[in-house]
Amino acid sequence: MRIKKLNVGGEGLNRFFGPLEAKIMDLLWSSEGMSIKEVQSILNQDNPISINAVTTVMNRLLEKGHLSKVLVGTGRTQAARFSTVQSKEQFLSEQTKAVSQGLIQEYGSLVVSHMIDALEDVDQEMIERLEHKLSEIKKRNKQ
Amino acid sequence: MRIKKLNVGGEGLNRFFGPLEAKIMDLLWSSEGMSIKEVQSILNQDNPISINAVTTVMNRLLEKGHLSKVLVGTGRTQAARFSTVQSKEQFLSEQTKAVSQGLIQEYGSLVVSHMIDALEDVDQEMIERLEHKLSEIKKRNKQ
DNA sequence: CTTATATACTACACATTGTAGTATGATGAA
DNA sequence: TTCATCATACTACAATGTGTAGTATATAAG
Repeated sequence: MRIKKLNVGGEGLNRFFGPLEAKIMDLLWSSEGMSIKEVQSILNQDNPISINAVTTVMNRLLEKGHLSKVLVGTGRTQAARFSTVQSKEQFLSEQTKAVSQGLIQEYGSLVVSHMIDALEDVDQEMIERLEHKLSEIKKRNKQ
Repeated sequence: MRIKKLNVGGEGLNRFFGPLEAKIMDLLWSSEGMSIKEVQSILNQDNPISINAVTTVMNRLLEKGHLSKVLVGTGRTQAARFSTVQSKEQFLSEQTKAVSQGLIQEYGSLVVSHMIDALEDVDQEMIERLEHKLSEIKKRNKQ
């Protein structure tokens, strides 16, 4: 359930998935489970996409552990419901944690200084947590 | 000169390059320029590696703009010197900036909170810069 | 029993990276 | 002068990840 590669220039889920994978994950995160056909129907409204392309990519997401599947019925009435395994929030939290902690552990001050430059839009609660953390660190450093 | 994909689980330069690319970049960052043969000779001490493998990968790093080349002599006395285009510090700064700013802009508080959890080992100067930045932000928020 | 439908399996295209075979071009020895 | 040698380049192929599509399978409906 860990992404191996981060698309540095990507936007949103495209940081963590290929473009089709990202669209599919986003659809499934905004529903209670969908069949392959349902996913394809929705995607097809934007750009023509074959049912086979959707099937393959959804099965790959299943193999990688991002989706789960429950079979309902058989044969032509079969309508397997694919669902996400994690909430989008959990997923993003795990992935961003893996990336940001990796960078800070390895590049510490360098990454912090980049963070500082980007800190403008962080909310008040985060600022207070940062201050609290800083005072803890200062206290420890004085000892 | 921007890396497209970040290897999330990688260590050091392996975050930004393939394993052979990383070894080559690191060699060239610790020298004033080397020929293909010199690079191959050093790498070959650890693991057997063909001169052709090294040549191809060095030329790819050249195409991508990570290395530059100066021809010296011709024919069998030719010994093109490959050098890095940026210092290792510049490179790491650019790459980590691209990654951390991208994440903070998109996931703001979430990423900051992960970073707070990893903040232990940051040096005193960074802590003071962080505090200064925080007080600026608080001032602005009060207006 | 034939057909239509949902899904799976297989295959291929493209990009990235590691690897190696062959080609090129010039020098220096015969 | 010719040819072997050396540094390098060009080409090609394997493995992986992702997008796409053709064909196969299983079964319900008629």
